[in-house]
Amino acid sequence: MRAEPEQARSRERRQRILEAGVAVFARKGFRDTLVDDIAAEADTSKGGVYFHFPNKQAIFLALLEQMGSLLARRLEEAMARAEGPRARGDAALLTALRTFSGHRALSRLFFVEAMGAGRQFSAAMMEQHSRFITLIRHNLDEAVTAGVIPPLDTELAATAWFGALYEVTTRWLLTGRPARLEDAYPALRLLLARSVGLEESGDPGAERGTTQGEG
Amino acid sequence: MRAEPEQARSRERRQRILEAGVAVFARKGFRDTLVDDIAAEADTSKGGVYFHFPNKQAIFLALLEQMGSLLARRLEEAMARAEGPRARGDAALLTALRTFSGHRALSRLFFVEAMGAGRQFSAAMMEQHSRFITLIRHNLDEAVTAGVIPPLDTELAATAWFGALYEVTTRWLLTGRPARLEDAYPALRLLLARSVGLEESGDPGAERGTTQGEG
Amino acid sequence: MRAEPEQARSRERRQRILEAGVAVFARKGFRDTLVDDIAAEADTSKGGVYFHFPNKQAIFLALLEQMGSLLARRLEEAMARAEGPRARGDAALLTALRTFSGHRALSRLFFVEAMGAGRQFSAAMMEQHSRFITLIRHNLDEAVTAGVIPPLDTELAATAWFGALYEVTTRWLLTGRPARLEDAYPALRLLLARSVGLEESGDPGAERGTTQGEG
Amino acid sequence: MRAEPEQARSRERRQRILEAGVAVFARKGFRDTLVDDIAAEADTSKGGVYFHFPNKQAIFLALLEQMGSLLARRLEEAMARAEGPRARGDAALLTALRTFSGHRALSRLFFVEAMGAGRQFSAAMMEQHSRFITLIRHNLDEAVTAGVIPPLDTELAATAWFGALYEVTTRWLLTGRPARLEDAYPALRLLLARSVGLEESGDPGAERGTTQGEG
DNA sequence: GATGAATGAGAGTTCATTCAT
DNA sequence: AATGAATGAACTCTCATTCAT
Repeated sequence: MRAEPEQARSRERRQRILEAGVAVFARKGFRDTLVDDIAAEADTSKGGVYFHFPNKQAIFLALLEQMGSLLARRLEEAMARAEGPRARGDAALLTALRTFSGHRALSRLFFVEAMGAGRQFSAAMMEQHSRFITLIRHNLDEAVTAGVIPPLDTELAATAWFGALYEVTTRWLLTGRPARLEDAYPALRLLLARSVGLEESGDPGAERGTTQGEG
Repeated sequence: MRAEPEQARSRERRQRILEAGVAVFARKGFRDTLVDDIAAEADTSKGGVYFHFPNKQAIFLALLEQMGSLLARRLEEAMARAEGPRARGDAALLTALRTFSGHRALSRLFFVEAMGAGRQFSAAMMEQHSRFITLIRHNLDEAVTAGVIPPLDTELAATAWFGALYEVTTRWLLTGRPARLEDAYPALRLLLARSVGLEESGDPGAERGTTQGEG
Repeated sequence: MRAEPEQARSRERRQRILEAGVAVFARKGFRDTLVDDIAAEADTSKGGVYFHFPNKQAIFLALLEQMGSLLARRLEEAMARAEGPRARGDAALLTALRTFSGHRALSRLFFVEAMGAGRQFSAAMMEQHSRFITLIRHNLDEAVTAGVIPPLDTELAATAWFGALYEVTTRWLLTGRPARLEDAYPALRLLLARSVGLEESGDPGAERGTTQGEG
Repeated sequence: MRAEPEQARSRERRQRILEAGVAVFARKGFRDTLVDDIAAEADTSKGGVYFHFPNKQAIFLALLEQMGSLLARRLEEAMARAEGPRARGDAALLTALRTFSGHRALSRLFFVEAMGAGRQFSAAMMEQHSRFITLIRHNLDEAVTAGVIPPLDTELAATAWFGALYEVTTRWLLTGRPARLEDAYPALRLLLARSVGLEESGDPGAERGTTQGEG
């Protein structure tokens, strides 16, 4: 009997706690966030939180994973719609910027809080970084194979690209510049493209989110 | 009238505490480090630590500042020896990689622990980042003025460069790759140079630490 | 819906902590009392104490207030039963002596510990003193109005009366003399009465702990 | 050789520390006063303080004793100049009020800080109280013997008198009323006199500090 | 499922006292 | 005599986690 609705309610509550987690962690940081804060923000009690998560860390980790998955999903979608390594790269960059821009609090966890929240998170974060660095690398490898760009140390390049994106996003989060993160797209695109030996080409309108062949 | 030696002893002890701080913070992270740990590592007592520093945070901040100053000093020296924007850039990059490489523990604080150690440190860290981003930017501005590279958004480029360097260094710290951080120099140099529109030129051997303009 | 019992249990525990507070504060004094001592005496944990009170001081203050209220309540009752300023004064004095006598530990806080427990308590204590000085003063004012005693500086008289009572009680607490505080009643009554120009009269027997004027 | 001047300098320094003690203890209370505070106020160092006093408590105790002795000396002088128990009593009361009034900070220690500064001081304070209560009692005994006042429980009366004086002085210290403590003299004198059965008499001018026969 | 009272192992910080110089 | 660096025992308060109801 009504097992389904029960489960649904449970999932709902769990989600509410996660959302509360984003809000509070982004506001106070991991260490300064009390489980009570999360409980209050989620309109439940401390015990309620512990029913859904084994501990505070698990909430944070779930959030990191959530952000990672969200980004990965969007990137896949965007890249699937694009043709050719260059268009895929453009699409990915723009999608990433837009995703961070649209989830500022979650991004803050991902970029600012995660790293130093404790020894335990370094590993989890490096995994997330690796996930995207690998994605970038694969695309670069394809581009090399396709002859679009000259051969190069794609692991290093991917790492550097990710770092560039990371720092630009962190700056935006902490200093508010540029006002809209997406505004960094054209210059960043040019920078990254050139760095791997790609000559300029007409830019695929950032406004439409579409991309087109690399010419 | 032996006020001097007294002061010297005091400064010495202060320094010993700072060195202990690097070691312990790098090993355990900021939050997991007990003041007692630092005291033990410095062969003194908790009270001794508190005689020289008002609190744990102050030790960390002093270390951050120390790392920033060390790096700044080295960069200035290296850049002063080089001629032309390109050579200066090469010298700076190599010097940075070598400095991090030679102060792994201190770098760990700077790169890994600092950011998430608490809201209070974000500001201090952003200041350090800004310090070097500004340095990079000035050099890029000069390069543009000198006509060495085409005009571009130097603020964004500087941020991206710093980010690239940051991520590469963080990877090295956390994964141990590349084995020697300096090994990343040639590929990173090429990447960064290209990104701002600089064409290749013979690389000044990293081993000799010399560089020269491309004419 | 058994919110009530929950609350009852909570209130009960709170009360147990207060009672433990009286015992330990009286035994060790405010500063020398550890929150752990109170917790142990109340058969709970340090955290338990902090769940019910924000800090050690709050426990002490609650106790002071409790003592003040207890005394005020008893005085009101006793005075309501008496007729005429003189009888009310007698009743109040006797009630006060008996209350202190019957709550030795609590009185110790009130008389001995409170004042020097810290700058923060001086204010709270002066308020309690004022409370009773005002009570005395009102009664004296009434007595003057009723023509029972000649006009006089009732504020000073009330202060002096309170002081006399205070010192007598403190002596009893610290030296154990007189053996029963109530034994001081007849002499103290006579002293205070005369001090404001009241001629002796037969004593209304304190429940018949009786005494009578020497006249 | 110059042993004398050495000793003089030492005594001087000791005195400076005591004066610093009065100032700081009165300002912050015993527990909240740091030995460093006293050292700073006395323009010396922590070690300097410990050269002259074995510990913090000893400074406080010395101060208490100093106040007690000062008061005792003055009372003796004033009482020696007066003739008859009544005049002696008047002289003593006025002298006490004037002494407290003229040494407000020291009085604060004596009246406010001493009692609750810790279990250790209760004894010392009770001794000081006893000293004066005994003095009062002797005078009352003489007055009884001389037939000036009717027989009464002089121990209790002395205690009550002291308490009255204590509370009046404490009020003045903490609330600033009356503006000049000496202003309480006439009313207090009348009150105390009457309390032991003394009929009014012309008041000995408080202004001259002299007193005259009891009439 | 939910609640919130209870737990208790710390953690940072303070400061009287000591002592080498 | 004096200094001020060093010591280390205490102490208050915190908070993730548990658990009876």
